[in-house]
Amino acid sequence: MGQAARVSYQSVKAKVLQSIRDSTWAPGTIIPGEVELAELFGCARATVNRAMRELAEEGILERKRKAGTLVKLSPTPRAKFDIPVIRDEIEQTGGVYRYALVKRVQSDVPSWLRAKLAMSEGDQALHLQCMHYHNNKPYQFEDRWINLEVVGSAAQIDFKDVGPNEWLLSEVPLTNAEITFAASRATKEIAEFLDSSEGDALFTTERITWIENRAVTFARLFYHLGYRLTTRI
Amino acid sequence: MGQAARVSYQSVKAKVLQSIRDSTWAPGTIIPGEVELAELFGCARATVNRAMRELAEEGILERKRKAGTLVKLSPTPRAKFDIPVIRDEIEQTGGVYRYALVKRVQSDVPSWLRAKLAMSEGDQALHLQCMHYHNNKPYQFEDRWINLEVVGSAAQIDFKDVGPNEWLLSEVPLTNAEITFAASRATKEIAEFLDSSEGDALFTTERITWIENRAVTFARLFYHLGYRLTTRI
DNA sequence: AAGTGGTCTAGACCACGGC
DNA sequence: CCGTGGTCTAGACCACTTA
Repeated sequence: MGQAARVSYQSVKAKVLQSIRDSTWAPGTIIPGEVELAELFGCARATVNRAMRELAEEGILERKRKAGTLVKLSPTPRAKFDIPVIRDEIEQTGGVYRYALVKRVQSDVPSWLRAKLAMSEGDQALHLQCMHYHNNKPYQFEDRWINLEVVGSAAQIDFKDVGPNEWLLSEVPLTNAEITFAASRATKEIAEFLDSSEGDALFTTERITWIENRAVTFARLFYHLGYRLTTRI
Repeated sequence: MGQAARVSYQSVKAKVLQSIRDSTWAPGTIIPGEVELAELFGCARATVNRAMRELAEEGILERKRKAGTLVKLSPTPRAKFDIPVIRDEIEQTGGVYRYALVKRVQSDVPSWLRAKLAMSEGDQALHLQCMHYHNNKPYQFEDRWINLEVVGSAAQIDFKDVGPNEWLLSEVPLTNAEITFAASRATKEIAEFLDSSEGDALFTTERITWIENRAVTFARLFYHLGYRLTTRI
């Protein structure tokens, strides 16, 4: 056939977005079904399907079987953040990364952590504190607990040269995680490590990592004063 | 045919993940091509393709034409946050939402904002300050500027009943945005609005919204003390 | 019960990018 | 050059949901 430049799912997405913008399909509208759209755009249903599936994933559309596809009333911005390994984050900007171990203590798991990680009384945990530097300026203070009942091999590592996050990544790949963003005031100790002042507002993240329903580690990361996390959507 | 329960892309994903977990395909490994995998799993190439495409999107794999598909060395956790309209965020948890306008002033755009939003000298802007309450407790203080050169109709709205974010969503749908997360210390004024103390560490987000390369609005959102943003990946 | 999205297949052509 | 992923098609069956 003449092969009139086959219709791509990208162009279908664009056309649908355009129709929403120019109010052909206002928010709340139920738009035509896939078969009809395929005919309208002159492409296969699979092509329409991929376009619509992605738009739904992006929070623009809402799809239900039988009911059809509708334009969301308040399209939910969906921010995506890549949470890179800190070494990569620094080296990708051309900076020099340096790591230092501050503290390393093995002990019974404290009760507050026992609850958080679903551990049992008497279970062993490894408590680490580390500093990460960017061009020799303080970048992040890391306060981490590792569940030795799950990754007992950590007890044999001194963590003097390699950070616990990097080590864990290679040891226990493909974990699930719960990430929390918050703000906290610098304690005197943390302020000293971060060349900051006691009481400064620090951007803070917490992360609990699981492998198949077993908690691997809990980390609190305190960023240097003025750190900002930015993304485009 | 016997229809031996067709192989789903979900199961292909699961099998690939399993092979990574048990080190059949260690990080850094180049895994077999799509045709070979399709044969291995007993399904069509399109099925393998969808599975692999999603795994790549999730940051587990890295794909390149000709080179093939490899298991990432440090799988990048990719956190996704839904940034809902604040009313929805509160009402979905069963809370009662209340909005109040604090300030509304139209003026020339200040120079710091002119640079940020790529506006011109003498352009008009609308400066709004608002409070959002959850069960009548302070939830968020909003400090927003609207570019009247782009959405001039905002000049006619009093924003006494409907918040600027909700109004903008209906007026200018499908915008792009740049979102920033940070921590900041409460000023005396903001602390009073949020029932907090001067100097408290507040979780803060900033957002610049664009429509086709024209800045629509800039907002700084200060959350009440103790607010945390959490997600699972 | 029936309509709509969800998915799978088999085959084809395309385009990027190592070699 | 040519292998690998990227995409499109036409057709089919399935499964969830609402009427």
